[in-house]
Amino acid sequence: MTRDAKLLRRAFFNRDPRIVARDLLGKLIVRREGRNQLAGRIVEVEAYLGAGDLAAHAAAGHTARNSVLWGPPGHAYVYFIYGVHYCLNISCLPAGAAGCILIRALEPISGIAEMAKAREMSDIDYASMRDLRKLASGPGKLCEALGITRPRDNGKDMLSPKGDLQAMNDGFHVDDVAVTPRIGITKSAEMPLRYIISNSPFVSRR
DNA sequence: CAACCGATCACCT
DNA sequence: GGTGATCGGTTGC
Repeated sequence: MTRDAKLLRRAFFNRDPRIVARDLLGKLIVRREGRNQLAGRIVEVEAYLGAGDLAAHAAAGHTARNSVLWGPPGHAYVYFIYGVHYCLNISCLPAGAAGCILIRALEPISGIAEMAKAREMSDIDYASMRDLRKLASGPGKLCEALGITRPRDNGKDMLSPKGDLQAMNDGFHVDDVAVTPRIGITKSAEMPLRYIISNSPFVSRR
């Protein structure tokens, strides 16, 4: 299913987070677990603009927690939220600038049984859109589905050929994109920086 | 060392 | 579409 996919290039992430966010729709997040390959197509993201964006973790300045954001582009920034969930971001912009993209929802593509197990969903109906939607239609859910945690994955280069967490392009074309305000934030909440594939049933909400 | 609080989720109506 | 549960990391004393 994802055998023809290619790793995204460094230059892809070395751009304004708003441009990267839009271009990331339709790309793949791939997790390799031994002989298993789990993959999901990105259907929803949010752009975080760096130190000047009050909703961004980077607004706190350079700290131990958010250190990855100031590093080179294309790296995983994974943080823990609400004492329960992890969220996956990919760093943008050159080293020294702290933009990132929050991956908010995936359409499950391969490794669906493994994802269901990781989400502790038993007797999943593979023909049920309702069940498939539950796998990765939110930032916390997709991390659980792909086994993404801060101790394991924070700081990983997602563009490394041997990596176990990668951002890839399989040539899928996205035509209809909708832009809305970001979800769950209080500061700078009005800016339209959430990007979704308009007709995807796998987004967190419409 | 204690208090605070959040880039969410699941379940309810 | 509203709301309560939840708890480790971060921050400030």
